[in-house]
Amino acid sequence: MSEVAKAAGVSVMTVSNVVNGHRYVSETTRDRVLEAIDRLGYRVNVAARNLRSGSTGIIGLAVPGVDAPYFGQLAALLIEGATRLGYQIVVEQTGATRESELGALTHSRLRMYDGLIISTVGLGNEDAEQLRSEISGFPVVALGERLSGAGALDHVAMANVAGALDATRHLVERGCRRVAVLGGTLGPGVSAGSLRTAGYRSALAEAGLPWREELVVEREFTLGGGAAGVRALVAAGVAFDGLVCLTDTLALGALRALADHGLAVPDDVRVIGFDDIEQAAYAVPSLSSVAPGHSEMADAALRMLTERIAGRRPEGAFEEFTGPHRLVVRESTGG
Amino acid sequence: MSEVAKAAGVSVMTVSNVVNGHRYVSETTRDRVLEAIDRLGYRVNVAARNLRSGSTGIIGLAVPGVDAPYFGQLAALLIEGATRLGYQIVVEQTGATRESELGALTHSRLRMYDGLIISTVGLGNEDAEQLRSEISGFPVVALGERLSGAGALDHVAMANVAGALDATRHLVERGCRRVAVLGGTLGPGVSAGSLRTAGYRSALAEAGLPWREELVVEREFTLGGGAAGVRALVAAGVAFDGLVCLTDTLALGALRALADHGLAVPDDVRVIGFDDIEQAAYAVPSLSSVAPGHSEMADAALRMLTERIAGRRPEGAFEEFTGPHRLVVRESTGG
DNA sequence: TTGTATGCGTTATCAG
DNA sequence: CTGATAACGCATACAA
Repeated sequence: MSEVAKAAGVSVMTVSNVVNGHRYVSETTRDRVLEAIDRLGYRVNVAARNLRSGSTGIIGLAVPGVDAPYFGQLAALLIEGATRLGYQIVVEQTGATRESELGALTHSRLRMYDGLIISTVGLGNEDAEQLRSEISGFPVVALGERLSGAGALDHVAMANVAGALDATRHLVERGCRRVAVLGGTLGPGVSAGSLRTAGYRSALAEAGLPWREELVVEREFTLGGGAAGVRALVAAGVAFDGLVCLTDTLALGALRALADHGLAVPDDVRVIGFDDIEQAAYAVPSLSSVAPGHSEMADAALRMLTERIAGRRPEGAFEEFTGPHRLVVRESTGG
Repeated sequence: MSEVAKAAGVSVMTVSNVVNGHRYVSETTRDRVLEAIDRLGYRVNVAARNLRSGSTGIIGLAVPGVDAPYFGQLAALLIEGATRLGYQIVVEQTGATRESELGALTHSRLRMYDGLIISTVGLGNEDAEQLRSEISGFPVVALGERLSGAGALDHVAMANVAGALDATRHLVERGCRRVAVLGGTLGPGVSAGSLRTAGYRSALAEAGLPWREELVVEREFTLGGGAAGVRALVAAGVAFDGLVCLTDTLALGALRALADHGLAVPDDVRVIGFDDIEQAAYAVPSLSSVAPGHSEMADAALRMLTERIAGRRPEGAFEEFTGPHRLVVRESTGG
């Protein structure tokens, strides 16, 4: 910068003013400086600017992995939105382990992100105390269910209970009487799995159908998990005519395994997923799903985070947002 | 840091030495400093360190979008590898336009990444001149085909021609005589599409089958593109008994449309994709594909980039790597 | 409208 | 083994 200043016959301060588009720079000076900048190929040194300003313009995004379609699509929305807001996004993959999620949290401050959006799977509200101390004033938005904010974080959620309830109710309305839940959980705790399982359970109760443990298949939210879940159900000789899959990925795996077992969808078994990832519409049969308002969630997360970064939100007050959900009916539940 | 130094009764330099694990610090001093660091909750300021060191530890990754499974899975591998190497990755989404790809290139130096991995779609070798000036010494690795390096970039490629040739040959061996290519291109130029089309063409020639323009369906590499391509083929009354899809995403869209038209896979039409994304194995029918050695490509790209960042490669000499490919046969081509 | 002085937090250098 | 000093490149406050 000093070289530019010398070349243009001005002070470094004037160069700085030109670079940052400040007022009070005469046309002629500006032109002279710009010409020099151009000629010398000068670029601002972001590290120095960061040091000076105390901010980096970088938001961290911690997710299990961008290879999972759900997170890939979410990350795409967040990156796009962040770019529009003048931020960049560093993606950290946690692999869904509690340790690395905590690591990301710590890391986020070490690395000097301006803020962090974290979608936890391993880390839950039981870790709230540790989180609070780990974060202490640092802008963090929790995305998803495991961290429900617990009054210490801004939180973007989706309509897990209502969505799963709608999905299950939809199957029941189509005549299913033995509806299994793939990815469901019997355990306690707050997670996407347990909340959606609760929604499933409510729908059964509402319809006067019994809750049967044998219809709850606990699996990881992966293609392999979905396929294995169906195989297990069949192997155990459990009869079912409906399948609520807690994610679309799980559902796509299930469709595959159902085909392997010669079970027709939707004739023998009606299947519905959750997330409405793009692939759902192109599956064979196309997959009914619950669309959780991805873009609204991404927008909300970015808004909350940038407001907090800007200090526009009071330290103690935390916001909660739940995406609007919508049932999307396709072939897998009979169109 | 100065506060820590004061608290520990040493100089900032000693604190720095402790933080960076330098030798020549006595046990007792180290312990005292660490204790103070802990007590005061001190964290190194990365911006200052960056300013001092002239590097940021950040690698830019420019891809069309991480919502496309192929790029999502690639990004996941790169992020994981980069993390292992002590780098972080900022993801820039270009949306596959030439302008934003150029923008990413410019941006990469403005933002002070240590290097950039770029997978271009719009930008091609015809832009080589502009690229050269844009980059000029900055560490960049081109991933994919459009930028073949042109002797000015390190380049990680995949076996496009050989892979497509193997895929097409496989269909022919299974008895297909009218093999269409979905996503193929008639135009000139170097791109994944044109290279794979060339491979397809070679295989036809090798088998003594005629090259027919009507069997070349030019489409975007999306689910929608795949479905639309098949619809167009059927609508035009073009007979085909084999379908080489230039990406798996295209193939999954095609499978969907084939089902819509009542065409059985593999009985009426055999289908093969390219990329071997995870979903291929779980499609109904499961999708044969060409696995292009994703992880080897990711490793190679990171190795090349980090070596160049470290200045371990001569300025003028550029490296070329082609991933090992492998045909993966599944149901869609008859198992 | 432009320039001067100063400090952001680190670390390399070199003296002690 | 430890410490004083300078410098990385920029932008704020203030003076001219």
